[in-house]
Formats: sequence, structure tokens, C-alpha cells
Amino acid sequence: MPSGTMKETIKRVSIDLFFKKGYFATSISEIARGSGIQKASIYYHYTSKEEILFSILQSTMDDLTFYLKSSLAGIDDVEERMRAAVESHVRFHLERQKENFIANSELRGLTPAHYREIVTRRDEYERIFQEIISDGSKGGVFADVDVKILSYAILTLCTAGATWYKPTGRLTIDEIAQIYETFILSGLKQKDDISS
Amino acid sequence: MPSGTMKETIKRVSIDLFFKKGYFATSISEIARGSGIQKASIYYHYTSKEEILFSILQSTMDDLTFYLKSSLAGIDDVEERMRAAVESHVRFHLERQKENFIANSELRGLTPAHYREIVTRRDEYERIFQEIISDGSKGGVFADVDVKILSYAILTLCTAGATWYKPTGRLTIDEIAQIYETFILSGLKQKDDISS
DNA sequence: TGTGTTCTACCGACCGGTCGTTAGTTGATG
DNA sequence: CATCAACTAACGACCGGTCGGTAGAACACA
Repeated sequence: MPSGTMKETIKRVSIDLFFKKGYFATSISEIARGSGIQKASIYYHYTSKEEILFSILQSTMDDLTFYLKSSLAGIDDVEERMRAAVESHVRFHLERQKENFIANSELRGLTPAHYREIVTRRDEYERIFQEIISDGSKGGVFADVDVKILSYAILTLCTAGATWYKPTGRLTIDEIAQIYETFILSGLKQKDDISS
Repeated sequence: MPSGTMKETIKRVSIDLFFKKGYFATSISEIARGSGIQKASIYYHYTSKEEILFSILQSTMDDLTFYLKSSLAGIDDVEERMRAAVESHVRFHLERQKENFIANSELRGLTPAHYREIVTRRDEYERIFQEIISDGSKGGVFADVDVKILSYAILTLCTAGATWYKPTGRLTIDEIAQIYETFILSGLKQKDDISS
């Protein structure tokens, strides 16, 4: 049943369990059981439970940033850049729901050194969004908004999809991304009618 | 140093610890140490660790809903209702940051029965927002939006404040609430210029 | 007011069990 | 015959929770 190497299996099983029960509530024994080996054998592939978590967060953050940069490549118009960024962010979070959920809720399980490393990557990622917002504000495409707060807002909003999204649900990933795009762009432009 | 009854102290200490370390990563011994008593004495006031968590979530949800209903009382205009709802939601989450953070991240620590109870209350709360959005859409004040997704989006967005807000930070609660109000109302109305 | 009784709020010791982790060993692969 | 990838067995630490016990306040009644 399990495909690929055992190390990958352990990681995949851990993602499932960390997503379902949380990092601290998941035991090495459970991961081993799910992987079809004894719990001691886990330590042949990973030095510690924390290293499994770190490995998950690391690859997730790497892929996330790579995905965003690919989506933005070659796009110059600031509004189109924001649309692409939102779409990339939403798509990645929904396609790799579990890992992203873990990345947003289990940072406390990391050692201080690993924590810093992940937070640094996250900050880099956020900075890309902040630059787009800032550019849009300066260029008059967006309203004169608070860049920091709005960037957090936009990211959290899209990330939130990963908490309730069900692949079998009412809407497709494309439709959800479209809804968010429209909402966010309107929120950034803040064009209001004067008929009130 | 500790004020009020011991039962309240235990709850307060637990809120601090659950917020800082998470429910599963917090031990009864730590709660006892923080409360200045032995761990056995915890069980005089609470029947289990889970009951402490449940008690926190219960009172938080109760207060949250009460707060919202009070804020909406007497307001009829749908746009004003949404503004008031957002402001109430943001304010409560920032003022009682720790409890709300726990309420949004530690539901998995509950027994199935308690879980259902809290989720039911959360659903009731969400329904109030959904009704406002739905009314606004029907009345033409808001665009024809996806009520469910937008309600989740709005709630998560405001809730997110509780993850990064620092009372000593750059902005006051009022200013943050104002930023969210403007962003959300623009996002709901979706008035765009046609100059593109 | 004095005395026996009950209640409150806590204590230290300890329970069975599980945790993450390590040591040493074994069977399969090349 | 060496290396890999798994195994069995066990470690100390700690977990949530329970136990019997107790100082002192509160209460009932003479």
C-alpha cells in the first residue's frame, strides 16, 4: 500500500496525524503504526519527533514561496500581480491543505532555532505581498491602506480556506480563488459610491 | 498576588499557559505551579484538565455572542449592522485575545460532547453574520456574494488580529477595527470603477 | 459560650500508563 | 561479508488522575 520510501511514508502519515490531532497530541507510536513499522524504527529515518515536524514545515514553506514566485514571474501590472498572488496563495493552501494547516498552527512545537528559521521564511513570503500592496498604494491603484495589517488580513483570509475546505465540497478551488480575488481587490481599491 | 477565588485563578493561569504553549503541551503540574497550589488540589475545583478547557471556551463563546447582540441592538440599517458587527467582533477578539486564540485553536482538546456544544454556539454566532450579509445582498447594498464563504472570510480576518495583536503595538484597537471595517465593507459592496 | 460536627480547601504520596528516545540485534540485499 | 532497514526490549521522565488525610473555618446545639 505505501508508495515511495519509508521516510516519505513517515512524513505523509505524520502530516495526516498532525493535521487531524495536532502535533503534541500525536505520538511516535501512532506515526509508526500508521507507517507499518515499530516506533524505534522511526529513529532510523528521523533523529526526533521535532525533526519530522520541522521537515514538514520546511518543505511546505519552500514550495509555497517557489509557487508564488513562479506565479508572479513576468507579470508587471500591480493589480494583476495581486490577483496572481492571491490565486497562487489560495490554490496552494487548498491543494496542500494539511501541510499548510500544520504550518499555521504547530510552530510552537519547534525548537527555538528551527522556529526562527521557519518564521524567517514566512516573513520573506509576506514581504512579497507587502511590496505589491505598497506599490499599488503608491501608484494609486489601491487606496492608501495600512500595508502591514492589510497583508496579514489578506494572507490569513486565504489561509483560512485550509481550515474548512473539503475537496468534495460545493465549490472548486478555482471558484473559491475567484471569490477571494474579487473581495480582496475591492477591499484594496475601496471605491465607494457617493449615493449614500 | 492572586485575586479572586482559587477557581478563577486556575482558569486565568490556564488561559495564559494554553495561549503560550497550547493545551496538550501544558501539564496540570504547570497549572498548579502557576496557581500556587499542588496539582492534586486542582481536582478539587475541576474534575479534569478537559473541564478547564471547556470552561474557558464556554464562557468565551457566551460572552462573545452576548457582546455581538448588544452591539447590534437597535440598529436597523444593514450596512450599519455590518459595521457594528465587525467592530464588535474585532474589539472582543483584541480585548480578550488569549481566550479567543484558544477558542480558535484548541477545539480538538474537547470531548466529542463538549466539542459539539461549542461548535453549535459558534455556528449560532456565524449565522448572525450570514444573515446580515444575506440581507445586504438581497437589498442591493452589498454585491451578490457567496454568503457562506464571505462570512467565514470576514470572521477569520478579524479573528486573525488575535494572533498578532500586541496591546503595546503601533495601532489602537479602534484604529484596527476601523481598518477592517473599511476593507470589509468595500469588499462586500464591490463597487469598481469602469476606467480599466 | 463551649463543644462536637461538618465542610472547605488544600496537601504529599502514589497509581497505571504513555511518552520520546536509545541500545543492541537480526534478517534481507548486494 | 558489509550495509541497510528493520526489529525487540528497555530506559527514565512525566503524564493525568486518585488516594487518604488534615488544618481551620463555619455551623448546630446545649
